[in-house]
Amino acid sequence: MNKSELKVISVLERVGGFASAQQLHQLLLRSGESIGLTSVYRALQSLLDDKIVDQLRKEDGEAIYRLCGEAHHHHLVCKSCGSTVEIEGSALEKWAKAMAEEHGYREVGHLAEVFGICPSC
Amino acid sequence: MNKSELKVISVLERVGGFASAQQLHQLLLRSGESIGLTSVYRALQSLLDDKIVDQLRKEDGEAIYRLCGEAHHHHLVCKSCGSTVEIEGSALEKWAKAMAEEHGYREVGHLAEVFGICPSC
DNA sequence: GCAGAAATGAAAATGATTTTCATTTCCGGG
DNA sequence: CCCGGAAATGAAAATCATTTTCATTTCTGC
Repeated sequence: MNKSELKVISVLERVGGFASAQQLHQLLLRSGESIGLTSVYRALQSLLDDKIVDQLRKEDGEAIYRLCGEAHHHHLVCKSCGSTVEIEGSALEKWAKAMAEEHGYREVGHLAEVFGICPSC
Repeated sequence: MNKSELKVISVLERVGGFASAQQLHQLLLRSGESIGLTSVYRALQSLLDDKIVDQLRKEDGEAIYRLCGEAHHHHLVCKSCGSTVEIEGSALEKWAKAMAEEHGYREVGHLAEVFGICPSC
């Protein structure tokens, strides 16, 4: 575990949900850390191999990451400024469970994020 | 519906499952059709807008497509064998829309996948 | 047959991600 | 401390799918 990985983990903790490599890099720079984009990618790849982060793809194919084992919740993410709001997901939980049961799936989990443009953008 | 779209539909029918834009282009060329890669992408984009094809992302972020005349839906993915089942998502759509509206978000989209282990695994 | 619209595709641009490579930092043994 | 090699770092170049640009060709309705 090297410096870059620690920095990436700490910013992921701060974010508390999904973020792309580029977003994480920006956030690190903005909070005063000195780190190259290359190192962010390398750290994410390594954390992925170690099963410390989860990777998903947005609809446009960009990869987004989050810490494994984050408390389960969902976000409403602004496509423009990146601000996030935690949202209530019990309806979603029920839906996911119902769909899985209907098809005989076991050990069910799910991932969901809602994207949009926030009122201030 | 133009020529390129017809060609792309016909090769998708032949394939009978998922294929990437690059693969579809190669297949069309190999089967004697004359078509540019640009047109394959354009046709796929247009078919996607018309909900005639369904787009997914491989783990490396490359887009793959297949014919699918159904409405917007989500997938139930087997964590073990990777097989996917399309699931009905109207409950999810409603949830996403409600959450976004509640917070004043515009131009809403969402991302959702349900994971589990399928009956045959 | 003809003008304007739509379609086409080659080449350039884009944007995320990866690779290369030279430099810097770390670390253990002398 | 000091030295040398190993690991880490990051800037710049390379990669690769996808999109855009733009000039050319094909349709269409009149």
